[in-house]
Amino acid sequence: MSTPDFSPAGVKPAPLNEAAIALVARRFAVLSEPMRLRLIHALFAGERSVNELVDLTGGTQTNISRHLQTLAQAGIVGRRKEGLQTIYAITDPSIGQLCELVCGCLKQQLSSQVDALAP
Amino acid sequence: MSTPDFSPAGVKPAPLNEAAIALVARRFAVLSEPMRLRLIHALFAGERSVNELVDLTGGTQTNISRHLQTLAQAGIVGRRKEGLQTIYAITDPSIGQLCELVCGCLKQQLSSQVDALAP
DNA sequence: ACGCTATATGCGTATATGCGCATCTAGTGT
DNA sequence: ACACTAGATGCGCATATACGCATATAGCGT
Repeated sequence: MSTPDFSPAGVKPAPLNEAAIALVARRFAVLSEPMRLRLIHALFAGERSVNELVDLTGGTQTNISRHLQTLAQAGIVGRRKEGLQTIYAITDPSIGQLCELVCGCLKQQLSSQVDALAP
Repeated sequence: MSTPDFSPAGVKPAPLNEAAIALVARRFAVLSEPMRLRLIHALFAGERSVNELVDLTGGTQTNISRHLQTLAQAGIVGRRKEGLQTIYAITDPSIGQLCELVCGCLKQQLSSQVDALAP
């Protein structure tokens, strides 16, 4: 019984080395900030400049810019200079599925908690 | 242009309120620790006692116990007392899909980086 | 009751990271 | 050249959290 495999029903993922774990953890960490999720959400409606994102999310320019750096480094968004502006856009299409998946299972967990409270 | 919707191709998720954002962020945060990912990975092979998980992951008892608390509070794992031992098991089946999804897109990103280095 | 084992937890420390202020850089128009 | 705007970044602060040590709790056997 040495190093068991991921997935509940024989889906055969990678053999779980340290590097892979670190990468996955990092990816989740990038998605674990509310402001970054707001940015991702805003960008799903289409590409946006930094200033537009500042307005849409209500954050400060500094903060938004830094979060966008983080998202870009993670390969989740891409940037394009256009004159004075920097336009950001989602580049990783799987992000949508990720959020869907999480939202779905959260909804399910919450509703079963509701059921537990009102049986 | 007020509060755009998630998902790139009309998948209609929740309207993105603050509470939802916080919950999703929290879920990702729970998954952003390498040791917790190792625990999840180990648990996919079947339920395990704390001591077994300590052996499998190489962590300390204190640390493993605390991470298991975190995972349990997040509803990702469940626990069952069996005599002296506490047996933990995955309860959220979507976790597997999540990790698959992340691994998949990371693999893709990495391979395109490889292509960029060796065109 | 006593000791042993398995887990959980209070406390302190080290590190990471989000945030804002001020400032820097770069492109644009006068 | 100068001023203006959009964005990025150095620095410092505040907070969160992972980790370990020691200890508490709880079930089991003698």
